[in-house]
Amino acid sequence: VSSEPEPPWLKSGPRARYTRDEVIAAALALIDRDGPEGFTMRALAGELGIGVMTLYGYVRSKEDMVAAITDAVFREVHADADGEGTWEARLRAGLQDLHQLGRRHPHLVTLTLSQSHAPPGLFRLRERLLGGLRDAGLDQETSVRALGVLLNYVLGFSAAQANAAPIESPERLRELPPDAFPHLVAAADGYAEHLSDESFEYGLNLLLRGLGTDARRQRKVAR
Amino acid sequence: VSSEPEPPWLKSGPRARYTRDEVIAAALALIDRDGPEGFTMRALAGELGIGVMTLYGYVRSKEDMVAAITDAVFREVHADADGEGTWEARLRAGLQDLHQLGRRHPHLVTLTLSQSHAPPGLFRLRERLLGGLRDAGLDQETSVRALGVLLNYVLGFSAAQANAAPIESPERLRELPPDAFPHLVAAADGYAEHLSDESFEYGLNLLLRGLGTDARRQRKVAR
DNA sequence: ACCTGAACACCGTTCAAGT
DNA sequence: ACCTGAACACCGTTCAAGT
Repeated sequence: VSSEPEPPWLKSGPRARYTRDEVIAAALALIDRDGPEGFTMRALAGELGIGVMTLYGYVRSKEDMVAAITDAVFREVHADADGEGTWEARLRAGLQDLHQLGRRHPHLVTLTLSQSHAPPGLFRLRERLLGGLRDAGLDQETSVRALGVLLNYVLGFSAAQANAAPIESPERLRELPPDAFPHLVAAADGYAEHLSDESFEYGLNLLLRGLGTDARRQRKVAR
Repeated sequence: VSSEPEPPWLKSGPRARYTRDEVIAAALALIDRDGPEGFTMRALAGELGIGVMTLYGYVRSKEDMVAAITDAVFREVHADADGEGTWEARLRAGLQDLHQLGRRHPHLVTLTLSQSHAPPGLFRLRERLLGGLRDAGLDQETSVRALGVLLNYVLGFSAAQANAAPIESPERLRELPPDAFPHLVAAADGYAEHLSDESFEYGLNLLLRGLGTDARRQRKVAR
């Protein structure tokens, strides 16, 4: 209505503005670099060259930010390639992808496991896995259970790998009294293997093999 | 040498003194009741009726205290009963015990998974599990891998159960677009099952069954 | 010797002010 | 409109003082 001069801040020039995605990406980089204890609203603001409170224009709270980060990461999981391969190959591919994601962002897995809300970014993977299980011939209840088993196995193993102390294994095990801990002492040298990627694969194979057996059995009954 | 009068504070009467174990027990109770975010040095001191700084007479740091708590809890795991039962029954008993412990102290599992040093309290269980796997006939490398698989499965599943949002499942799943998420929408009603104790048992059965098969195979080769 | 308040260096976040 | 410093209510922990 009035032709008052516009307030001067409307043409305030190119401030350091970011998109929400850029802020989330910077936050993820900070977590990857400095870990959970280094991930601070103040540190992130410093990294971006903005005031701390500016972050609250992109995000309601720190908890909200962590949720956004985990969601963004899990959305990366390669969950397509629907038709090709056996159901077992498809399940394995999806779960290996999730595991690799955990290895690439180890600190994030830890944060995820202490969150109460499962990230929606995992829904695509969940759908795909559930589809694979149903295709295999498992009934719905068994499929849902198997889905929980598989996801929790992968996330649990990834979390354990993420937080494994670098040194840990041989020294402490060899100091144990050999008569009370004969097997651990004997296995001390190769004990770090229990958190290796090969161990992860071994467990995954056990699970998939067992699911295959159950699926065959259920198909026979249904026939 | 000298018979000076003793300083008065030597007979200062019954102050509120605790043993280290009592402090640890109180800390565990606080975590169980109020969760990780309620577990504060100040809160614990208040609960015990002592000054905050008095806690640092029992413990070097809060991290040290958390380590002591998890260690005390995991030491509870029923890891004896060596000889009796098949190797499979013994493995199952030990792992179910660990799972139950996680269910009883859900907040603690979360804290444990974000610790870098595996609690020494788990050594007894590790020894027992490793012994069971060797008895089954698995070679040492496979046994170590299987140990990692089993422990990480149990801890991972327990952590997931501990942090599962109370409501979560059916509503959010039913809101998904049915053409992109047909299986999840169809399974919405029973979806909470994926974190049930029955799912845990199912996964445990899959793993133990697979280990049994591998053990039989390795025994045959060794013969 | 054992306990502890004050103080310090951090947090996340509210609130009002700056442009 | 968008940004932000000051301030608040918390942390864990150091340090010196209390008995």
